[in-house]
Amino acid sequence: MRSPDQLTDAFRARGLKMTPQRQLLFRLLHGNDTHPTAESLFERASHEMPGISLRTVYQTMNDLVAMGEIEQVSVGGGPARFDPNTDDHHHVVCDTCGTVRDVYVSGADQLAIDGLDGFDAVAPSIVFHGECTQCASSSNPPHHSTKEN
Amino acid sequence: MRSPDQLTDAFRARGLKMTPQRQLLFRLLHGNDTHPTAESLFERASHEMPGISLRTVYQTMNDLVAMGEIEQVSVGGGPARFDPNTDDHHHVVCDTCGTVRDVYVSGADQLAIDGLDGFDAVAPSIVFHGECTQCASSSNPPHHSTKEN
DNA sequence: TGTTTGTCTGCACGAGTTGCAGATTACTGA
DNA sequence: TCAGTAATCTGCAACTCGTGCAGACAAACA
Repeated sequence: MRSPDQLTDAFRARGLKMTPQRQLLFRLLHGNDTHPTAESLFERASHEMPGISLRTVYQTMNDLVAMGEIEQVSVGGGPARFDPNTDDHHHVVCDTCGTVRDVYVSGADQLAIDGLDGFDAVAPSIVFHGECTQCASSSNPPHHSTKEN
Repeated sequence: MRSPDQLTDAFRARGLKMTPQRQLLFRLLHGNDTHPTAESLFERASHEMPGISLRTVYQTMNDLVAMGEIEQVSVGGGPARFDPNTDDHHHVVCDTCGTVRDVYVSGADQLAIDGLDGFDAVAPSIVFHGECTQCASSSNPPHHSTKEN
């Protein structure tokens, strides 16, 4: 994702207006590697700007996704997550607490794949499912806290 | 997934009862490679057994997933899909019509992966996103029909 | 500063799924 | 075969996540 200033220009170039709500969300996303949900962004945004609407968060995320500035990540169930990292990368998920982290995979284009006949323009999206060491080390059943932004 | 008869035994062995609803759903799933949703199974089931409840379909799918007899597939958004194929495999999705097909990938264990530190027992789940040739060949915008069971 | 047009908010709604309670039915043992 | 027990089914309400809509509001621009 580009910097908040660059995004401001990009929005204006598209005929979109710049608002304090959008500026705030740009800042909350920039350099954010926690793969936040709309809800968690809304909580952090509400802290700085009481009264901001969850609807606005969804709206702005949709705009950013449409512009290719962020990616929407689905890791199977639960709310969508947003990722300002638009590099070619993949994700690992802790199935216990929900933490998502970026993963870089090389050699994926050399996989031997059987079953893609009849499909065009195919891009793989890889999600590694496991348990983070924090959850693994806590013997008591973890409280399924979402370790996100 | 095992045969309906074997599943009947497996359910009884767990203290679960065998009902006509479950038998029907076992039959609808057996050998079914269309990755049906609960809703689509419900429709087909209703045809043979009017009055069956969607709630029962969800319940039975959850039981089968918990027993490891079928897998729940998430391809990003939309309703969950159920896959009686429990082989080590992955999926390709047509992002236009929603069709899901099984894909077999070899060499996935030889990928160079950076970012898995701090995670245990990690298993990759690969979803290939693309467009099926049927959708690609129809120039008119396709009607987003769910080509499922 | 006024006008235009996009944006924000709040609410209702929709899809997908689960919780719950009461009626029903499968199993078990006599 | 029959009654008792416990699981199951059904219908509905509720819940989560996300979107549509309308009116108030605010950014951009002349």
